[in-house]
Parts: sequence; structure tokens; C-alpha cells
Amino acid sequence: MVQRVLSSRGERLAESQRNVTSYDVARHAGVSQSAVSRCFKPGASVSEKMRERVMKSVQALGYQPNAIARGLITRRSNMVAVIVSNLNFYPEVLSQLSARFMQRGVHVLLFTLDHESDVARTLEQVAQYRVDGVLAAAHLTREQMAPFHQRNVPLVFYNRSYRDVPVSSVCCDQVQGERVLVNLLAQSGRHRSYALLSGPADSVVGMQRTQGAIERLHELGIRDLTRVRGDYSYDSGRRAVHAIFEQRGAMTDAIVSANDMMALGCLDELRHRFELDVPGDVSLVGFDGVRAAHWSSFDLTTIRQPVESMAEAAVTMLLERIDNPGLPAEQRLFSGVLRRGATLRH
Amino acid sequence: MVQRVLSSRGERLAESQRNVTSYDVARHAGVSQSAVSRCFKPGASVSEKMRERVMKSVQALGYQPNAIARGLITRRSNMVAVIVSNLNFYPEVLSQLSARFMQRGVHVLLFTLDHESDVARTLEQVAQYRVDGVLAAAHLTREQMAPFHQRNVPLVFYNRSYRDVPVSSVCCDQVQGERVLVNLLAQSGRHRSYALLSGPADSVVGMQRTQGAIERLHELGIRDLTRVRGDYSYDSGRRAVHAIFEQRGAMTDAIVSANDMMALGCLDELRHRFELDVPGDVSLVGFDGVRAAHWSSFDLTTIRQPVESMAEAAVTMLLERIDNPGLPAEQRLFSGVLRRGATLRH
DNA sequence: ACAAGAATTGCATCCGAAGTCAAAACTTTA
DNA sequence: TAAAGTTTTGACTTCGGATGCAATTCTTGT
Repeated sequence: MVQRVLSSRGERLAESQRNVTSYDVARHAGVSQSAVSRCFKPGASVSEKMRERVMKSVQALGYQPNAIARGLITRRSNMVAVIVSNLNFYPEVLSQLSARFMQRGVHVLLFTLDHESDVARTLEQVAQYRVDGVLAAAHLTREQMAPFHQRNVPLVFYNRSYRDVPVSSVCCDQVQGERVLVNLLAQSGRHRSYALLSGPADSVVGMQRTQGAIERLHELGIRDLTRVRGDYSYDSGRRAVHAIFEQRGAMTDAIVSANDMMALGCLDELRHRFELDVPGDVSLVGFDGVRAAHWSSFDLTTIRQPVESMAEAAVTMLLERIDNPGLPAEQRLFSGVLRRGATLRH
Repeated sequence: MVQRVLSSRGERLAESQRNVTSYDVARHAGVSQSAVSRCFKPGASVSEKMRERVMKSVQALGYQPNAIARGLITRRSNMVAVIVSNLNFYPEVLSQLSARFMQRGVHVLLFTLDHESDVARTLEQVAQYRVDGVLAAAHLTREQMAPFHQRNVPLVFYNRSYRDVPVSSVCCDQVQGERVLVNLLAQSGRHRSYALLSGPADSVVGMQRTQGAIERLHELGIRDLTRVRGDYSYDSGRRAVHAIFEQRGAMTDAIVSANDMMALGCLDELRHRFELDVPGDVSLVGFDGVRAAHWSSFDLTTIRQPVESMAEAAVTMLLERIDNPGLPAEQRLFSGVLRRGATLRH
């Protein structure tokens, strides 16, 4: 009976085309398919003799278990979706996340969102692949999260938190970071006029940073601020300098940028187009701690996000929730690390 | 009979826990499971009435087809593996590839390799997930490629080509690019002494670039070269300047770096540590055309790899081979685009 | 209105591995 | 050496959707 089933299977597709299955191994080793399956399950009840026989056939045929089939029956794909809003802003983060997931034997299905991508369609795809969990370094609306909650798919946000929705997240404390920077600016130089360069309107993180800075400036009695908006890019940082000086003439002598990239753009534009000295004429601070901020051309004062710790926390948090779906949502907040560069007037 | 099967299915797991399946939809709509399946297959024979009924139930139950189950029967996972050697060096590339795959409805399973990762194990994982194709921006040995060839899984390399193995690849013409740069150096200034800053020993691309430069320099009668090795990083670029000057005193007045990152490190070190003028005292060229090379602090002369075209070509090439496994291997070579910056002496 | 043909629909089976359960093969004990 | 207990093993079913084929329904032509 079994023999007949097996041989009929074999006839369906030319042997050369088909992938080797556990049935092929079973037949080759003269054992049952279950036995083969068990040999790949750690801790299963298999005798040494059996294991040897099977493994010999596995080697001989070059068998590789089919993760898709396994996922179907176990309801565990061993894949997580990583959703990144715009890859250009997150290379280190993605690199960290990917490495850490791989290390734990979890596979990463990557989804990138850019301005023109259809978020709804993308999330539909995520759902269809029955990923075990979702790590989102992108903004999702509450409606967009709902399907995951319903299906009990754990969801962890990286650097996004939601005031009124109980979701897990790992964030850098944007507000505290900005306060540290503003304190430093206020202490160091006697600045006449501050400018705030904020991120795109839809960036929650950007808003938090800018708000944090404003809050602290207000506390210090500084209420007269120039405000300019950028899109996080180097070029928008350059343009921002023009916008700032158009609003204030050349009064501005302190710029608080919502991220490093824009700060670098400012720095270059200030020095090379306006021929101003940083920090002599203008002080400048950023946020993120990107590689380039450390380069000797820039040496930017900034808050470094502890990417390694944050990535580790996010990965752990997600995997824990996959193994134990009952765990409640949790927010972890990491403090940024001040990097004192040479862009602050003394 | 069918009814019994259906209800027994239902009993196995609490309704709330189970995902909605095509059987659930079928029962709700009072049709067969095949009908539901066909409604999701474009071009299938389904009447308008049927489609409406089914779709209404789909909506009502929130059904999402299970891509894993589909993949099992169709032997098409609709996923490709993207293998990236070190994410830090390839953010733009990965971003381009991901966006283009997504646009075509193909999903990306991301694998990153760093120095300490186990390539063999990683490739095993790739195989187990039965991806439809593999896009590798990393070096694989011939033995490592073999399983893919055997299983007829198309494999396309990004910026790696293999002299004696017939694999598909999309590359930037490293040699030609370097020749253009060397020509420019030779034309522009009367340089006394050239230094070559090459990439890591195991980087084929790096070797090609360095070899290309050497070849052209030799043709021009320049044989007396300082050679230093780096690891593609900014910091190794900085260190390289010291190594060069240790070998040659301050004679060197032209540096050919195997990539932009190292060139930027050189540039910063030359200017800020050695207080030399670039291009006044030393000329410098890079390779890649990374964003930062354009920044006004640097304005590096380099060869820009046409990442968009290359990514498009690679994606197309891979998908074509997935749809049509008979296609022969093909190598596509794109010319780099010279970017004239301000790091060349006149 | 009826036969012939075309378009739909449902049944049964398959994809490939995992898990349940009972039978079979060993161990241990009396 | 037989009974009782333990470990292995194999038959069969399951996961959820796709598909060949036969049965059914709907068109069309006469």
C-alpha cells in the first residue's frame, strides 16, 4: 500500500525536476516518512541506529526539509516581517535587526515603504505570508494595526510609540535627548537667536524631537524661535539654512536640527556657501548619531541612538511575544547618548 | 460528507484562534472550496454571480489567502532571497532592489552576511524556504552556487562576476571606470607619485578596480606605485593616508581609492590631520558615487554606479529566469558615470 | 422545444512535512 | 521465561489552497 502511494508520487513529475522530499528519503532508507520527519525534530524519540540510517540517505539524496510545508502544518513560518519606512534612513537599524534575527534562526521578510507605495496592499501581503511577527520601523495607523491584533500576530514598533494604542515598542527618548542638547546650547554660548529645523509633518519622531526642544527652550525663557521644516535629507538641510536666514537675516546663531543628515546639510551650507564659522558664528546640533556625524569634516554634536541595544531589545521583545502570545504590550525607552562634537560655541 | 469534514475541521481549534480558510468562506457562501480558490486566481472561469457571492463572504469573514499553503501546492513561493554581504555598504542597492521586487509582487527574504556569519548555514536556509530565485550581492564559491543550479533556482549576481562559472550577473564595469579615472588623473595634474588604496583581499570587485587602475597606469608608463590595503570603511581610509606617507614620505600627490568611503576618509585625514590641500597638494579619486561624495565638504571625483539601472536589470533578469527557466546565463555590464568633483588638481 | 456546445461548478486529490496513536520492538523485573 | 514497562516505529490524518476532470448549468442554433 505504502509502496504504491510512494511510486505513484514519483511518477508525477520527472525525478530530476522534483525536489527531494521526506518520502524519497524514507524510501531510500527503507523507513517511514514519519521517521525522517522525526530525525529533524530536536528532542524527538529516534534511536541512534535509525538516525544514522536516515542521515545517510539524507546525505545521499541531498534532502533539505521544505520550510513551506513545515510552516503549513506547524502554523509557524519562522519568518517575521520587517517593515521599514524608507530604507535610506535606516541602514544601520536594518542591518542590526537582520543580523540579530538570523542569529536566532528567524527569517526576515523585508517590506519597504516609500511615499508612493500602497501601505494597505503591503500589509495585506504581510498578512498573507502568515509571518510569526511584525517589526515595524514605520508609522501605521490604528486601523492598519488592527488585523495583526485580531490574528494575534505580535507587533513591535521601532522608534514609534502610540499614546492611545497599547502596542509594544522600543524607542529612543527623543524628548529627553533634545532637552540635553538644548541645555548644552544654552550653557555653552550666549546665543542670540535659535532656529529649529524639524522633520516632515508626518514623522512622529520628528515632532517629538522638535517639541522636546521647544519645551525646554520655553522653560529657559527662550520663546522667540525661527521654525523651518525639512524632509530629513542632507539637501533639505542645506535649503533650510537659506530659509532660516531669509526669516531672520543673519541673526540666527544656534540651529537645532531634528536629525543628523539635515544638520550635516546645514553645516556644509553654512561653511561653504555662507562662509560662516561653525561653531564660531553658529552653533549646531543634530540627532541620531549617524556615522558621518563623527567624520572629522563635521564632528557634529548630537545624540546617538543606542542602535545595538535598541535592535536587540526589539528583536527579543518580538520573539518573546511570538513564543508567549499572552505577554502584555510593553514600551521600552532608551536614553540617547550625548556625543560632544565641535559644533557648539563655548 | 463534505459537511462533516468541514465541521470536524472547525472543531479542531477554537474558532477565534484559527485563521479564516477558504473552507470557511466556502461554507459561508454556500459554495465549494474550489470556487473560492478560483475567485482568487486571475483569469479563472468564474461567473459574475459566483464572484460576488464569494467576495461578500470574503469581506464578511476577513479572509486572506494563505500564501504558504498556496506556495506548497504551486511550488512557487513568490519569494526571492536577497543576499547582501554587508548591509552597511549597500543601503541604496538594497533599497532599490526591494522597491522593485515589491512593485512586481515578489517578496524579499533578506539574508545578510557578515564576517562572522556562517555562509553554508545561511544558504541552507535559503534552500529550505524554496525561494523562487536568488539575488546575491555577495561572493559565493562555486560549491555554494551548485545546489541552486541543481535545483534549477535562478541565481543572479549583483556586481560579482565569475570568469569560469556561467552565472547571470549585473555588474558595473569596474575596470573601465578605473581607466577613466586614471586617465583623468594623468591628464589633469603632473603627479609625481601615485598611491593605490585597494579594498579587502577577498573583494573581487575591489581587485578588479585596483587591477584596472594599475593596468592603465602601467600603460601610461607609471610603474612606481605605493599600494595600501583598506577594508572599504571611512576609518580605513584615514589610516591608509598614514600608511601611504610612511612608505613615501609626503611625495604622494595622487591617491586612487577603491571606493568612495575610503576616499572620504583619506580626504578628511589629508585636510584635517595633515593640513594638506586637496586638490592643491594631493589629487584623489574614489568609486561608487555614494551620496556623501556629492556633499560640498567633499565634492569627490568618482565613478557613479548606475544603481537604478543595475537594480532594474538585476530584478528583471531574475524574474525572467524564474518565469522561463530555460534562459541561458547572461552577463550585463553597465558603464559607470564619471562625476567630476573638485578633488583633482588642474 | 431540443440537441449540441460552451461555460461553470464541485469532487477528489495533491503539495510535503508533522503529529497522534496504536502496534512493534526492546528492557527490565520477578 | 513470562509479564510488565519503556522506547521506537509506522499508518494515517492534517495543515489550506490549487487543479484535473467529470457533472452540471447555461447558451446557442435549429
